[in-house]
This record gives sequence, C-alpha cells and structure tokens, in this order.
Amino acid sequence: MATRTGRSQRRTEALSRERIVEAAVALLDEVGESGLTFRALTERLATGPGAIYWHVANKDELLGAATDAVVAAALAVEPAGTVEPATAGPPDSPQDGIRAVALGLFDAIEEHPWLATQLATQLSHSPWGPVAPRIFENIGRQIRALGVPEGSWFTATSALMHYVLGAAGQNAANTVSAGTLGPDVDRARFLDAVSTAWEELDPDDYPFTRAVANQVRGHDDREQFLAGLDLVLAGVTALHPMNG
Amino acid sequence: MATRTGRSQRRTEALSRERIVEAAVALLDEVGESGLTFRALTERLATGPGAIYWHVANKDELLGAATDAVVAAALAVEPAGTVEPATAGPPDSPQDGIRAVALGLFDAIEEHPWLATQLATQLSHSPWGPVAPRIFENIGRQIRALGVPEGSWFTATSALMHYVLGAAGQNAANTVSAGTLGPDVDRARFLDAVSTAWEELDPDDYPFTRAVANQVRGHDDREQFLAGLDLVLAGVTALHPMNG
DNA sequence: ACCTGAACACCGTTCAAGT
DNA sequence: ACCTGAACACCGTTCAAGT
Repeated sequence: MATRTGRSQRRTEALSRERIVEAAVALLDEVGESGLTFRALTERLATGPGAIYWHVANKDELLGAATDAVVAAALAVEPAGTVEPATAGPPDSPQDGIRAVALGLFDAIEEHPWLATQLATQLSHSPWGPVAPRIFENIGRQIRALGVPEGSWFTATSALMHYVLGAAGQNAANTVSAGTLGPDVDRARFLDAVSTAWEELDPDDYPFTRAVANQVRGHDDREQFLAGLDLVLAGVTALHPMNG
Repeated sequence: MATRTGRSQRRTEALSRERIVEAAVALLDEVGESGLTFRALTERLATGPGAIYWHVANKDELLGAATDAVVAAALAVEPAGTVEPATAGPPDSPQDGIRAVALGLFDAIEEHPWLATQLATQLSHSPWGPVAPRIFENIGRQIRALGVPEGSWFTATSALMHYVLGAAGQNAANTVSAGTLGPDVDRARFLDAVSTAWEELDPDDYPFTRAVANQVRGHDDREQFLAGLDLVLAGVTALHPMNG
C-alpha cells in the first residue's frame, strides 16, 4: 500500500550532516526547543545515537548548525541587490536594503520561533562561529551603502543588529505564547491579556507602563518593528554625515 | 572547632523562597547556567528536593525569580531622581537618566553573565511576568522625561530596551567566553582572537566584516555600549519634537 | 504547614561491537 | 568509514511518609 512513506523521504538514504540538521530544524519547528532530543532525532532518522554522533560533535554543535542553516536561507533570498526589477517604484535605497534584511530575519524568527533564543545564545557564546559574521555582514553592507563613515561602521551595525534581533524575537514570542494559551486563543487575545495585566500593575510603581498598556492592545507587529527600525536608522543618519 | 560555618549562614535556618532564590543566584554566579541543578541546590541548602518544591513550582519559576531579583536590585540603586547630589556638575538630564538605567543593566549583566540569556528567554516566554514591566517602566520614564510624545512611547522604549539588552548581553558574553579560553587568556586576547577570525573570512563573501574586524580589537566595551546608546537616543530625538 | 529522601522517567553521551 | 544499540551518569520532578 505504501511503497514510499510521506514525501520524498526514502527509507534507506545515507545519513549525512545535512540530513541530520534538516531533521533537527523540522523537529524544532514542530515541537519546539524542548522537543529536540537525540531520542526523537534517532527515531525520525531511523538510526541510533552513535550514528548521529559520527556526523555531529554534540547537541550544541547541532543547534548551532540548525541556526546557521535557517539564518543563511533567510538572508539568501535577496543577495543585496543582484536583480533590479524592471517594474515601477523607487529604486532600492539603502534604507530599503536595510528593511529587506531586517524583515528577512523578522520573518525567519516568526517562522522558526526557537531561532530567537538560539540566536541570542549563539551570538554570545560563540561570536567566532558562522552565524554572527553572516548577520553582521548583511546588515553592515547596508550601513556602508548608507554612507556612514568607516569609523562608525561597527557601532552602527551593532546597534542595528541588536535592535533587529531583540525586536523580532519579542514579536515571535508573542505569537508562540499565544499558541500555548490554547488553540482558540489567538494573537489579538494574547496581546489583550498582556495589556490587561499591565493595566493592573501598581499605579505608584508602574505609572508609565500602565499609561502605555493600551498601545500594546491593537498594535501591528510588522508596523511596530519597522517603526523601531526607522527610529534607529534616524539615529544613524542624524549622527553621521552622508555622502551620495 | 567550628560552631559557625562560613559567615552568617547558620545551619538550621528556616527554608524560604528568598533563601532558595539567593542560593540559586549564587550558584548561577559561581558555576554558570549549567551549574544550577536541584542536586547542587539541595546540597547547598542542606535539604531535599521536596523541600524546594514546596516553596517553588519548578525550575523555570526559580530561574524567573532569580532573574527578577537581580534586575530589581540593579534598577533600585538610583530610584530615578530621588536624591539630587549637592555637588557640582550638570543637573541630571533625561539623557543622563537613560544612561544611568542602561549602565545599571549593563553592569548587572556583566556581574551576572547568565542574566543575558535569561532575560532574553524571560522577556519572550513571559512578558506578563514581573521582569518585563520592571525594565520597561525604568526605561520608559526616561523616555517620557525626554519629552517624547505619548503616541511614540511604546516604540521608543521598546527600541531602547532591545538595544540595551542585546548590546549588554553581547559584551558580557565577551567577558565570559574569554574566561572559558583559560585563566591567562584575558578579554583583550579574546577580542584579538575574534578579530583575527573575522580577518580570515572569505574576502568575496565577507568584505564588510573583514574591513571592520580591526575595530573589534581595541574597543572598549563601555565606550562602545554608550556610543550605540547615543545613536539610538539620537534617533529618538530626531524623530520626535521635544518639549521642555 | 513544612520537610525527607527514595524512586521514576528522561536526557546527552560513550563505546565495544558490528559491517 | 560508517552505523548499531546497550549502558552510564545525570537530570527535573513526584510522592508516600514523616514531623
């Protein structure tokens, strides 16, 4: 009845580092961070733990490889201005380039919510790994294209990177947390719950948070994300003279 | 010979949630995230796991309480302009207030490196918990003092918060990672290693990162952190008309 | 109400043995 | 060279039993 199970996943296919990483990403997407175990992985790949350890040093390396694979795919969609569309509209400005990179990461984190936490630990625990330079390079090129003087490249790129990863992670978290509250509790309802919780804080200790609580309720994630991005960009252009 | 062990830690002292959280923070500081286990905790507190579970629901709640305790202490040092020093110098501007809050978190993360990862997961997994509003409130008050119009409070405060936590976490990571390379390998040497690694990246794929690698070598963490903070602040003041 | 400590299910990792 | 799978040390958590 079933000569081939599922899609193209033939039973006996040579195990490889790529197949393992692929399975890890799938597992992370489906059951979250806590669902990625060597037992689940061996079951999915129909093998034993020893086989996996032949291709991968340990779980940390596997998580790093999974993170890098997803980030690489997210940043590869538009290789920074290769094809110029013949349609109308303004030509790609550096600002547009930055928004494209930022939204690429934003979407990737939204699609793979585990990415947020993983990127934070990745960037901190091993900035010499492949992930940090990959993100840094993509954001940095846009900073350079913006005409920022070279002496400020590091500061500007770092600031932008921290904002993008932090804000994107926060938004993805909203989506995930909403899911854990139950299938019928959607994002809007979740934001409403946070908003209400903030409104019920002590008026003496949290006047500002209470005042802003209502803005949480209706906000659009993408819109907010881009508004914050524009804010950081405004800081970059305000502090540095542009050329071109 | 020893009627009292150590300092003031009498043997039989009633177990309490505070004592448990205190021990957890100490354990995290001394042996890092992976060192906080219920076994180590029970040994340190001379009790059994059941006793701890009586005061704390589970490990996640314990980590949350430890995070909140440290953040609360970090933000409490200067309650946002209560005492005005009689000494000379410019009066506290809103910018100075923001720098004070930011440096408070910066120092806390440097002193408790586990805080960076913990804050990231905390803010994302439970924004309704006590940690998120605490940080948000403290940064937000300074944004309000800056004269930012109310409609932009959320965007500005969020952007600033994401930068501060991301950048501070990154810097703390530098310190920690340096430590893991061996006792005689200090921070400067670690930054040198990262810088060298970046210089050895593929010239075709990483022109920007290579060009900026040398800036990593000599940089001062605090200085860089404040430079990035000023950049975001410049964005806030550039986009919004100030009053006062 | 608060604490004890054995027990349970599960985890990452190792390794002698196979092909 | 690549894979198998039993075994090990360790983990978070539970719970009947004590005080």
